[in-house]
Amino acid sequence: MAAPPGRMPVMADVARAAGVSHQTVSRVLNGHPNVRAETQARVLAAIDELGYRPNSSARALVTRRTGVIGVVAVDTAHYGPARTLTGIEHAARAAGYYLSVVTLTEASAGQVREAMDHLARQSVEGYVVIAPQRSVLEGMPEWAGGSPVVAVEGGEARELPVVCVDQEGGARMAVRHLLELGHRTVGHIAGPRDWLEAESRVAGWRGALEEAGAPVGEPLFGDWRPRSGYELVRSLVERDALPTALFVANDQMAVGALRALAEAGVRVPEDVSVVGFDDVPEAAYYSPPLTTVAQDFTEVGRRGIGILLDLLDSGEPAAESAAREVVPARMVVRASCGAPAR
Amino acid sequence: MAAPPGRMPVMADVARAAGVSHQTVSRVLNGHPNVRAETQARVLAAIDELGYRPNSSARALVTRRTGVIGVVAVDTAHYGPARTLTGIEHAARAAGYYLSVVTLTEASAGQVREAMDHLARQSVEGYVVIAPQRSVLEGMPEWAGGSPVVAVEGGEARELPVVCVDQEGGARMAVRHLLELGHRTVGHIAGPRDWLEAESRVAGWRGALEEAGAPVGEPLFGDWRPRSGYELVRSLVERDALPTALFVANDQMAVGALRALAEAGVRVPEDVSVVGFDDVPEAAYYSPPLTTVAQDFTEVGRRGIGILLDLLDSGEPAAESAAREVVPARMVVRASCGAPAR
DNA sequence: GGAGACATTGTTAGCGCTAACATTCCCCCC
DNA sequence: GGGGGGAATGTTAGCGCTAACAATGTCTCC
Repeated sequence: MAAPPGRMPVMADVARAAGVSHQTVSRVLNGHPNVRAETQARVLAAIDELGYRPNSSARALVTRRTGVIGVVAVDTAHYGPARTLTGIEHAARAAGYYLSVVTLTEASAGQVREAMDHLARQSVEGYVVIAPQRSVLEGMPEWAGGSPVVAVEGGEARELPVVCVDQEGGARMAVRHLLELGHRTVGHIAGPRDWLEAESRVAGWRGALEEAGAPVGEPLFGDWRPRSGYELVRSLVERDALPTALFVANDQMAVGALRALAEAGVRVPEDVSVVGFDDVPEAAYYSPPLTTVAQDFTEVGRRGIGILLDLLDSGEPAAESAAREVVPARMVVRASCGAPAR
Repeated sequence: MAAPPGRMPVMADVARAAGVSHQTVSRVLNGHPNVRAETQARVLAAIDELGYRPNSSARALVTRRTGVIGVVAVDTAHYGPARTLTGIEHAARAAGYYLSVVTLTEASAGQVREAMDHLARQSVEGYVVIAPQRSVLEGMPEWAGGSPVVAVEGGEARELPVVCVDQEGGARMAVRHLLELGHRTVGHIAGPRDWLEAESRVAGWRGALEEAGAPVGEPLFGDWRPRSGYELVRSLVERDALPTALFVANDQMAVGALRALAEAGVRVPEDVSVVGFDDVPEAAYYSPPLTTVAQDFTEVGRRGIGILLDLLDSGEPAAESAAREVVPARMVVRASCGAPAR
């Protein structure tokens, strides 16, 4: 009746302790109807007493469901992906799923493929890929081997269900805000070329300018890091090509931009207005506090899991449905923008 | 010989295709010696042709090893934990392990316990806990149910193997740096009271001051967020209690502090010197660029997995060994510090 | 040429669980 | 009072894999 010698208790031990068959224990564990309340209580007491834990491998073997979702995350050291991961994790856990995470140092197709391979060996039931690069999304459905895949922050990939923030809308809001303040046009420090988010932000910037009949210059492409924002703005200053307003594709590059402007003796917002993107927690405390576009990363993660679970439940073989959910962006106005000098 | 109808191929299908027994297939898969090269080639060809993948649940059921490591992470949205997670993930994957991650919104004992429970249901082989709070570490070994646990960034927990950055040493370096510049003493904006890292940084700060015979004031306790740095420094300014040098326990609060100083018309570094902690990527581009203490989070993650794998290999039942590894911190000098005004 | 050693392969028996079917028991109603 | 029906439980047969042992074949050396 006590704990068995040495080894962990198994279902049969519980059954013996409770004086029932192992199948009845299984029924209690899985919440089947047609178990007498008194029997159930006895089984639960035995489980508790022995400290029994069901063996997940044995269950997975027979049910053919591991309850594990694979997550491929590009660079969780950045604010956005890290928050998205948190959203995904909470939603998955709330639904009773486990999360197996692979992080990539570099968003190459090869690394993504290898990551998905790794996850496949663990028999994940589906994938969530935080993969904001075009090149990464292309081979995706094929690598998943028929399991459902949801891309998160993946722009408008056609073959895949996708959840993303309305990057283009957010960029439009930012640029409109600057135009409304009276700026003749707005320069753009963009993210890297291959990134879908960067592309959408460029499109929003361009769209808002064209809509207003404002001149559209060439965007400058950075790499998301503060250093590139710094260097690109420095080059603008040196070429004497600084516009009165700058839309920078993320807050990190915006910090670099602010720094370059400060070093050049350019005042923000008196001489140049700056808008960022992301609304990192520090943004309110930069010098000056940064006007930016906030994204609800947690919501993005939650919806990604929502779509994936729907796909798993419906037994949809792959990306047939191609759901696409767009989470709105939100403008956060702070002190880094003003009317242009006369 | 072709793929079996409908279902995924299993080992027996491969065996049939290759004209061997399923056991020989198993031997090839597990790299056993004593398989003829020609046989191995035939098996591999069959595996490839059928697109066979071993079933991880079946293997785990018989080997009693899932190959999964559970990670409990507190707030991966912060820079440090996110980077540490990346380090852990890479090290684990390189060793052939899978990572199951749970993130907590709040570092309460209850949440940690629940997280470890969740992971236990998945039969993880061991745990890595990124848990920098004292309260969280106390019940840990018990919750792990005999599986090995390694605490990462967990200060000097006694009952647990631990990997951490030399917080105290880092803090000492920061304070010494300021004293060497000629400051009579150094004020401290600390992290939350319950956090071990915060405690160690306070200890380092206090130690360096006492060593130099400098007066030791009361540290002010923030919550790691920019806002608290801002408000605490504002309160110092209002009480006219601003020292000539400030050691702020993390870069985020330091940004808030810089902002408060700027608003009060206090120049950095001319009037007040500031040192942060973490060396976030933006630190070099703050106004002014922030002198800070860098931590090698990736290395911390790697060593955490290293210890855990040793524990798993040695079959050590629990935290008997109580290894403790300390990763040195590194001072990064930028423009936010200078000699005090006469 | 035969004994022994060793390399190579096959056979069998579970790992701990759930699904499917079988059995028992009890109650109700004609 | 017997038969039908459903609730409650038990029995059996795998899920796909590896470990242990058994059975070959092959080589060496005296």
